[in-house]
Amino acid sequence: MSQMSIAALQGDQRLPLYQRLADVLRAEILCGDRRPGDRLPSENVLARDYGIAPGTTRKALAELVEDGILERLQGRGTFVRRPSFDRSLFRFFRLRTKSGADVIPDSQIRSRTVRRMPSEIARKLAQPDACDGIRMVRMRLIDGVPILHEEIWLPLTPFAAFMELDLTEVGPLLYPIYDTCCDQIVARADELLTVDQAKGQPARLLELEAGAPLVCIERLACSLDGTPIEWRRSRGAAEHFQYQIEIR
Amino acid sequence: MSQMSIAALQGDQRLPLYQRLADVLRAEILCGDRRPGDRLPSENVLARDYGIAPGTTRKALAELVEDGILERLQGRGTFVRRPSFDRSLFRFFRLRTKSGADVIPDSQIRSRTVRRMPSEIARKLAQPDACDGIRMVRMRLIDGVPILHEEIWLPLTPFAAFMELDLTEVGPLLYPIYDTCCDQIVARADELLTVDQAKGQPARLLELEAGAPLVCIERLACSLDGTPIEWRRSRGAAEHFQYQIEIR
DNA sequence: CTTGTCTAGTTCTATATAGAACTTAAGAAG
DNA sequence: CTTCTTAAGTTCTATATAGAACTAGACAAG
Repeated sequence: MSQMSIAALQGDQRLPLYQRLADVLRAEILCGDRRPGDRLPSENVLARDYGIAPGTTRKALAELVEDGILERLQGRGTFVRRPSFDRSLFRFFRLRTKSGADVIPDSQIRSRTVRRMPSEIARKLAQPDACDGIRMVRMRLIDGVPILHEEIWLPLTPFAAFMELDLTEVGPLLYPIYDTCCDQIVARADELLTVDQAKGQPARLLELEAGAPLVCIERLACSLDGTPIEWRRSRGAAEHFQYQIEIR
Repeated sequence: MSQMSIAALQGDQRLPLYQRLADVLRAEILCGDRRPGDRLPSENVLARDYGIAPGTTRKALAELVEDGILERLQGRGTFVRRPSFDRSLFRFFRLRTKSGADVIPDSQIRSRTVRRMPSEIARKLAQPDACDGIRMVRMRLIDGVPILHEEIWLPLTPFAAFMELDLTEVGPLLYPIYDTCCDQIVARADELLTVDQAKGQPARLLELEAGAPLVCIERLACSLDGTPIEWRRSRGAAEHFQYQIEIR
């Protein structure tokens, strides 16, 4: 009756069982089959379903917890983790004047257009050359003072729905909106920090003289499966910023 | 005969066994009782010695591997990990012109003196106010071109032997020397990156005009047990640098 | 309505055991 | 001397099992 089918674990037979199970579950999560917040079957149920020992399923789940894509709560269950990420990106930024208060700056989207993507940005977003994309210019302010000038590019393919959005309803955090509106979850990012000189539109909007030192942070944000999702370049007056990090 | 004594696991009895064993082993490593490269007893021997099951020792060891202070090699044994760290600090730095080649710049120590420590630095090194310390000024060059100006402070207490060292024998990496000469191992560091303007000695040694944008990186390096060991401030022409990092 | 008790379900800890996979060194065979 | 075999010791995988610790909900008592 309830015997159903024992799902034989696919994949390279040379790999250990727990590894193959972890791969299966990871794939189910990455492809969106299991969504953040979903609850997984208990370790005993998984063991029964796949015909392996409970200790083996336990080891597979532990690996995914270590990866940060699962969360286990004693007595409650095992859940797909919701990557709360926008916060952690601001972990490194600090305003020099303020003490380490976790302030997320206000946001003003100045423009949102579809236009030809510069080839270098298209390349980084893994898009074909000379294709269109969504471009935004956004200012970030604290107490009304412009702090950051951001240029943001999104590929059209998963983000078409973003163009329909009412911008007045967009808060200071974009990544939750990518999730709800376009089903895209930002899981990690690469940042590259350089120092530039102010000029052109950024200098004007930041109310800086041309030639003033400018911190420039290029970020490439990627989804859970590593696909590049968003490219952005943030610039701000150098004297306002510090970038803090722990190395080990 | 070889029964010897079963070492009862100390510590908070409410904590699980594997946790207490992990704490014991971690403490033995942090206090220098077990040195990097040392081999630990096998999981079966540990189990016998502490009177617990092999699976429990295994879980304790796994935690320390996760921490990065142990390394296990199948068929060989379990070893205290040697923190190869100087390399990883340069992981983030890249010269803008060169491609991502892993070049460690040459080193020229310009001065090494014992003098009164500035109070702010003494505070960060957890030293009493108005005490003496070792101060070094070091230039770092690539192809003979000065790239970085470094000011380095060491507390006298563990680093007295460093003053006896022949500077001509000091290579580009200081941390291995701290280890061999003063028994101090750098395990982690906090870095704070800001942008400054060139002036004074750094500007002169870097051959920059006053007011040129300068990247300034303050680093506080700590030993395995978290004690601050070294403070340094590195400055370099902003246009030469980029700082790369992955966030997740 | 509030409080306490019980129960089923979950993860966590701990034990015991067997064999696979790998490393190293010693010794045999050529 | 070189190469192969063997053996001991190690970590790694996998199974099986029992109970502790915790959660959430149902139900009873007050």
